[in-house]
Amino acid sequence: MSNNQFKKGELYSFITGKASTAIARRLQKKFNMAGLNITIEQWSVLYHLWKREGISQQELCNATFRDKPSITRLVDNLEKLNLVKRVPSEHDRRINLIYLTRQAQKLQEDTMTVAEETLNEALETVPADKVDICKEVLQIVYDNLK
Amino acid sequence: MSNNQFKKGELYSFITGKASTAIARRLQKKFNMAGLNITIEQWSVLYHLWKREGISQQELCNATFRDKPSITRLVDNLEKLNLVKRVPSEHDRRINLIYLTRQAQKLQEDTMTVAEETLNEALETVPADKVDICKEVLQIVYDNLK
DNA sequence: TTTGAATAGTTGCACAAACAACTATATGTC
DNA sequence: GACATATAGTTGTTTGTGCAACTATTCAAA
Repeated sequence: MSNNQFKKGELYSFITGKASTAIARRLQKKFNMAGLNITIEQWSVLYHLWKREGISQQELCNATFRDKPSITRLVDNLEKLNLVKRVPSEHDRRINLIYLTRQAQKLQEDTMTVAEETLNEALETVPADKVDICKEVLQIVYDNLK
Repeated sequence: MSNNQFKKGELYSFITGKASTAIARRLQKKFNMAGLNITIEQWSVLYHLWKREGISQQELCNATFRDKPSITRLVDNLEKLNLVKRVPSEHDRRINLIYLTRQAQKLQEDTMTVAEETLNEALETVPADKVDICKEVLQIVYDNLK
């Protein structure tokens, strides 16, 4: 049985990710207004390093769904900003382990607060049970396609 | 009452748009495999021109949620690919009206089929009523932030 | 009718993504 | 140990995005 739930007119915003684009733009604006001088993409890398630092670039690729060149350049820029440091692994000289600087550690609390604020603004007036269903659907979509 | 539905661990994929990124990547791959040599972003512009051509770049900005420079360059590239044509408006010489070439008209059916296919793959196993709720939530998110 | 503000579009710059081609290191097999 | 293969990371190219600054045209008010 085909799952043909999308009439043509509705397909556009799903594919283009209108909602997540709007969230990202709002978050970026809030970062800028708060004087937090990082991009959303840089933040998304730091996000995983705050959970666990000293992981390899490849692990960052997996965590952030980005390819290796993207992570190379994000780490390049984060290094220029003095937020992370590449440390060659002792066991495997192919690997860089990525560590946070003290400056990056200080960013965590502020940026997380702004991120939560942004999501609360985004989800204002949406009942919690619908948010749950939405998250569930998006997770399935991701699993179906990955 | 705060709408604090997001625990920290869940905030990431919402902001980064994991699902819509996955959809866009899958669609791009399918375009490539079908020999349809356009990007998703170019397709999103053509999408609106197929609905109504002869609109201005500014109208394309509004329709696609992009800023003017982005549309300028997308139209540049679509013109290089011989898919659209800028025609200066007779009434207002500031305005370019964008028209489809015959080549672009031929692309419509194929790309729309692939797009619908992609969404059906993405939503396989998702019950229709949950998809509806998800769309509803994403629309509210967009409205809350725009 | 002139002047100032608004609008449409372009250009430059920094950042990011996707792909292909590349280097260096590690691993597994003969 | 030597060689093929896999893995980690880098670099180049094209495309797209967001912002600021710019040109050209239109419009409205004095």
